[in-house]
Amino acid sequence: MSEERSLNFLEEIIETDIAAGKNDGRVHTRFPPEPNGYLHIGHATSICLNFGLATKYNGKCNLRFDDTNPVTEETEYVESIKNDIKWLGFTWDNELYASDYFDTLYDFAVTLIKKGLAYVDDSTAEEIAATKGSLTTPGIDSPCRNRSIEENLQLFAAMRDGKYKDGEKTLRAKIDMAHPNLLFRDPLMYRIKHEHHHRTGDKWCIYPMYDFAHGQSDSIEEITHSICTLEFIHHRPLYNWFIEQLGIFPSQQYEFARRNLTYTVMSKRKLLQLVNEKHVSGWDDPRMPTISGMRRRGYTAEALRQFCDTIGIAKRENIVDIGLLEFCVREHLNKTANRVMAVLDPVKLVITNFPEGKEEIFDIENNPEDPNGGTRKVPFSHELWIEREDFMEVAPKKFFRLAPGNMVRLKGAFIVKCEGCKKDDNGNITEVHCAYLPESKSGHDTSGLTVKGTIHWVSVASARTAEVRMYDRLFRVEDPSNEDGDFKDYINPDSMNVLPAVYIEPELVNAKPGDRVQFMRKGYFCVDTESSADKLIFNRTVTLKDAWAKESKKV
RNA sequence: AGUGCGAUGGUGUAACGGUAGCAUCACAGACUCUGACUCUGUUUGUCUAGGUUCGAAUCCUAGUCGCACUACCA
Repeated sequence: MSEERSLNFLEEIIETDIAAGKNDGRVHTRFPPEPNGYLHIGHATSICLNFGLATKYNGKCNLRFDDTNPVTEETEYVESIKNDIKWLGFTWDNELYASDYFDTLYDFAVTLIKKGLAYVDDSTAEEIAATKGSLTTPGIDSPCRNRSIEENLQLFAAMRDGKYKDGEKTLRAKIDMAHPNLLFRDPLMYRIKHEHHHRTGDKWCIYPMYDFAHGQSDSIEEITHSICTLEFIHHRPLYNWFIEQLGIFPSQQYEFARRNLTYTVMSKRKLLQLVNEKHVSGWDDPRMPTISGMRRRGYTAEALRQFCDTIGIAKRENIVDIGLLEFCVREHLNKTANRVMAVLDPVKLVITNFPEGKEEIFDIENNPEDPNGGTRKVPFSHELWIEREDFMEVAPKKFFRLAPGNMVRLKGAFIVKCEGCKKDDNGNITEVHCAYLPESKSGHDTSGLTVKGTIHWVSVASARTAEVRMYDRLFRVEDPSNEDGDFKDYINPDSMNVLPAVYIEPELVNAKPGDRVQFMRKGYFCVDTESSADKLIFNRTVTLKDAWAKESKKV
């Protein structure tokens, strides 16, 4: 196998480990989401990494829900997460939950108490915070720190048995209140929460902290390479400490830098705010950077995977240009989406020399990028809708579209020559008039003419209508979290522009939710999940690159 | 301030002591029945200062800058 592409730092580590025979050459990863929100594009990186590494090295990848906090976690999120992973194209080897290990974790805690390495503390949350010390000053020992093992055992059992109220007691590891790593200053292992858990119900009223569950969960599953984001780097020595004191399987953690995207926010807290405060319609609003939002918008799983692969993985801070994601989306859709014609901002085009009442049907190619894409029937008649922007009464030199005296090709039909236009009393153009050249018929062109421009059109008589939602970036600044004030102040007021009645080809009436098409010269669009036969709704996935838009802005 | 991590074109990522490459973006041109796609070309980069070496993005030293960590969240 030739390595034309260089390895990322995780692949290098894994290949070194395999070569050294570590873990008998076994590779086992895991994707460990907390079910307290929907997955976003940042998670996609982690998913592609963990599942991708397992596949590449003939290993396994578990899906494990880190569900140690019953107050924020819900089954709805579990289902959405599983759905998104499957849609992205990955299959987990085992579906597991940290809550599966609550009994084992309890026993682990007892083991540490017996070793004199954990104690029950009566301190309040405020007292614990106050005695924590600071980055430069050591903390202060809790008065409960030197309770006897017997007393700790008894108190911990009483905690489990519901003898205490929330917050009344905690179980803490007995490490070092002066440790430079703040996480070692007697970290909390268990807290009391009289809460119903989405899986264990009311069995427990004490729940392990993430730090006392995550590392051991990896260990229990014999995960060989525990991949996580950079902010957990300080936790690694603590996980290793627990693993060592417990004498259990030594999973190794490796950290990478989370991916940030321009013109959006990624933290679950902020996304939840957007949802709760109705700035968007929900977690799957097409403007959201969630997997479900992007799916609804029309992004493909292939494009997302390609994007994750393209941006790679490293340990440095980053903010990826969203244009790169859009490129990956266009690249895939260009190959796969059928072309159709839709007129978003219509003006009537009258073909003066084409008989009224006559209809001619053209077979037009569905996708020039796909030789097996087939054709579709498109009716042509005396009156057509075209884009208002495709006609100019007074046009600049480089305008290749309709202007008096200019010729253009009507896509898949005839070349027409513009004769002028009609206006209403206010000077608004109401009709554009053209004559068609019968000998220029598409596929049978004997006119010998070549024209610079080709425009799209829809026959007035047979046009159908659809609602089209034109989406743009959710924020108007590159890094909303890094601006002064609230990030919501930077929401783009034009992030969604609804066109209630766009003219579309009759062929499109059969489009089903999830179908993706290219509206020729306008962009890629996806049939929305709310769409129905009575009311078709399209979401704009992404625009096409538009060289004319740039050109026309020049002087 | 303590600890840890990091610094390569506008953005993302390679180069593991030996020609700073790839993708995107931008720009120019070719092609085009989508001003799309495709193709060709061009501009732009090793945080700073020393040192080691025939040779340094890479190794060493010092500094600068950025990020993370002081939740009974994960």
